[in-house]
Amino acid sequence: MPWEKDFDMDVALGDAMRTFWAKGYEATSMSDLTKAMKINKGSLYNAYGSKKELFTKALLKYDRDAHQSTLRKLEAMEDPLDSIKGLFEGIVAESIADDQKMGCLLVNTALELPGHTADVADLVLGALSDLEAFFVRRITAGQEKGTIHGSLNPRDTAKSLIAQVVGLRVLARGAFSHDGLNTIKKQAIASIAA
Amino acid sequence: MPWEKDFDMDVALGDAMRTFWAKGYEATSMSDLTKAMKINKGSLYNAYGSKKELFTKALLKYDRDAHQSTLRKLEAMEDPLDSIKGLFEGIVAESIADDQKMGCLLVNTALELPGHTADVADLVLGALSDLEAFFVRRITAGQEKGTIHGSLNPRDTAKSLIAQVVGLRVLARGAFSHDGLNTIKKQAIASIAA
DNA sequence: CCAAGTATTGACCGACCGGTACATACCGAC
DNA sequence: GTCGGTATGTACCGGTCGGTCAATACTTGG
Repeated sequence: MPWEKDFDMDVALGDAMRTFWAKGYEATSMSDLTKAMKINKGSLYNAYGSKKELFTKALLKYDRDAHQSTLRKLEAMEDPLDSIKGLFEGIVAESIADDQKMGCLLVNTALELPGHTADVADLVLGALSDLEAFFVRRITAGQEKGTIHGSLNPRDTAKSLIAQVVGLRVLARGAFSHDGLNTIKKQAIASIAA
Repeated sequence: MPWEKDFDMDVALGDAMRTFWAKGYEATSMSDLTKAMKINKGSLYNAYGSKKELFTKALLKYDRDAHQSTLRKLEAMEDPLDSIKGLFEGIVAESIADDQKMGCLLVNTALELPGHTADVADLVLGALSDLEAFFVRRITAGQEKGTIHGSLNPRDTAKSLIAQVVGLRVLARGAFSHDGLNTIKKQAIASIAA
């Protein structure tokens, strides 16, 4: 008896995601969103609820499609050091190619955490703890293989690398030159390579 | 013939600064500002111009009062390593005491750079380059004194430390526990101490 | 004490905000 | 073909946005 939507909810959610990503939550208006998603207001509210709910869904999509899937690919690499190298190289390459200076939606959101609801905060905390666990696993494996310094404390080093990743993504939004970003990457890798 | 303002422009600018700092540029409304500054709309526009101009002035005040003055104090320390230690310790202590999770206005702004005008961007770039120069000077001096690893490249290390400072400030806005922040600090210092 | 000139006040502006209501279009089940 | 139920398009809502303005209050120089 129902009637199928005549737009693809996931595609439109992707459009919303990119809009929030480029402009930030506060600076994005509903009319920005309806324009980007190519649907009308009524459909938007019917399909996704409020602006906040739409944002939460967009962030969740980002977490799955951009964050977690990247970590999974990196984790599949043979040399654990290459996993971590690949992460930093990917971020720098992405940043250089990103002429809109969007950065990373999770990091952008992490900075605005005080202004968001608990479910958004939980999503960000979850993403960060996934990243931390990724680093711990890869550092430990790399130490066993001998390509990562054995003297490092994996948990502490993981936290330090997170800070560097986050810093890199902030600075990539226009504050640092490409050279500067590459330097940060180089230093991060040098600090753990055996 | 004129008439002195009956509020202190710099005090009110401080109120505006703290409001932008806590809530972010976009999320701060003119009525938030008039409330915090305890002046009326007309006076605000008469004294500071537009919202953008007020923000620029507030950011400039932050740069002078919080950023540059801190660097000056730290630079006066005898042991260059203590300067850098002090910087990180100050940030962590500030973050732990900061129950409003305001972070650092310059870093908050750096992440929103694409949405700001060129003069704001220049201010942020200037502040970062001051910080970089501070690190370079202190690292070089510390290497001469022997308290900082002589094998480090001062310029590259400075950029890496900036990334860690920026990451720290982002994560301090609610994403990391106090322990996590302390770990980042500890790792940063350990990475340069001789 | 008056005139010149600035600061303050608060009403007001059009535009846009996020969100809702409702009539209409459309589909599948019977 | 009719009907139940959902999606769509759009007009509309009160509120708030950033910003303006004219009237008024005030201080100081003459």
